[in-house]
Amino acid sequence: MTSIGCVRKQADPPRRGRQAEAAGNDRRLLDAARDVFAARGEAATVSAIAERAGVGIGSLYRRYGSKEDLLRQLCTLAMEQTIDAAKEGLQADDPWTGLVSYIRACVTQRTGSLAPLAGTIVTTPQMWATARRGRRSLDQLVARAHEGGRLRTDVTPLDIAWLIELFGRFDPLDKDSIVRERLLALAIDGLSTSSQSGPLPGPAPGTRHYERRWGSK
Amino acid sequence: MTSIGCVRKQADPPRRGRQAEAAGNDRRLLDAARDVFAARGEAATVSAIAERAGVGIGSLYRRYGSKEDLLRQLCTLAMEQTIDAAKEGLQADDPWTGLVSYIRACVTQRTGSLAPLAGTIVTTPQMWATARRGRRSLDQLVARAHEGGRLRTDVTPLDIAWLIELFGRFDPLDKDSIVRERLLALAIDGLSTSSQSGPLPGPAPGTRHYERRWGSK
DNA sequence: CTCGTACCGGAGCAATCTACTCCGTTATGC
DNA sequence: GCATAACGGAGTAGATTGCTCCGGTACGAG
Repeated sequence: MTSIGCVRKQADPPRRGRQAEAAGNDRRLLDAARDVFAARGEAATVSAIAERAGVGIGSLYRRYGSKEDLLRQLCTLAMEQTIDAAKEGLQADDPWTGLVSYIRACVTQRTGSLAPLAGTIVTTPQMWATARRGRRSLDQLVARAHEGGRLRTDVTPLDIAWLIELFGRFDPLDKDSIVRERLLALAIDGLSTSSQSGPLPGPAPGTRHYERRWGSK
Repeated sequence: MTSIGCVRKQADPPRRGRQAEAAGNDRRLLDAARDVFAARGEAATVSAIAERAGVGIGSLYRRYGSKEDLLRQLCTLAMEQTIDAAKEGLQADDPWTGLVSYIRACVTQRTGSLAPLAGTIVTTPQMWATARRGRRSLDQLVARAHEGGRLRTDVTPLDIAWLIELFGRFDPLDKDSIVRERLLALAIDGLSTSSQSGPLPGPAPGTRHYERRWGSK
């Protein structure tokens, strides 16, 4: 089975022997870490991560100085993946298709699954900058989709971000969950103008709603 | 502020003095427990529950023999609320309206928020029976909605159940989150035939998908 | 007013769990 | 065959947690 939500695209130069094992371990470690953090939240333990990766605890600590270190790395990676997905989406001919492929990519990679934990780590200025970049590309993507006319006018970038985060929490250890795919298809159809049965409730949430979770502590 | 997702409808006979305090404590305890369990999952602690309820740990243990006991009680209550909501939905004139009000009620009360923890407790036969009753009334509700014609034909009761569970995981400590309302409105619009842009992916999930989480251990 | 009592809060404890260190082992590359 | 780099995981100190137990507090009957 291919790793659906694999954290790194590819090990750049394929090496041999012990070094290959090391590179492989590194990737499996990140994959496993994201799975376990997403599934167990605060209750995630390093031993569970190592076990899921099929790696000794020692190998984990040779790469990451601490549990928090690992989580920080994971968050950064997730944000970068988000940005990549947005870039790809912006290159699509059709704005709506671009937005949908962005959402699909983020959900598949479970980019949002770490958000609930983000408040528990110290955030570096670099991470803030990356987060801002991510928000900006999402804004573009949504603006373009609005111009295209197929996206409900009352949907904001924040709605999209939360949607992705919501699906990130879905059944994290059951990768090939068909249920997630079905619900996602439902939600995406709901984003389209054709389904609009009434305006979305409430005032659109402010930026504060989004940044709160990456801030403080 | 009124407790939106309050666990019990009402204290039946309003008493006075110490007994009133006891009854109030009991309700606040259940509310707090659900909030904390939903928000922290496995990492929920009894002290956090007691603190959120504004109650001493002693008072908690006078009512429930153990943490697991409390959780079991909570699950049962949630299932009963689900059944109540279904009954109400079935009484609505319009099948679609009935289904929507069921979904709204379940999401508001966060009926599904405990599902991820359900696998960690021993399930009594009574709980199984209640769960079955709940599934049956949901089946009815969905069948009626299908006949009504406004619900997408490819949506199954299980899709609805998972949808509710998904939204139960949403931002559990931020009760009046407007974001949740917006996404829910989106998802509900997606359930309607008018939005159907294509069939839902994959084979419809079997019952096994649903019962798995309430089973074993 | 006074006393019995029912309920309260939370300090403290034993047991468990967890992040992390350290070292003996393995096998690769020269 | 040797130096070395990566490995796995037992062990440890410390933090955490579920739960017990008891001294206090205020209600309400007499």
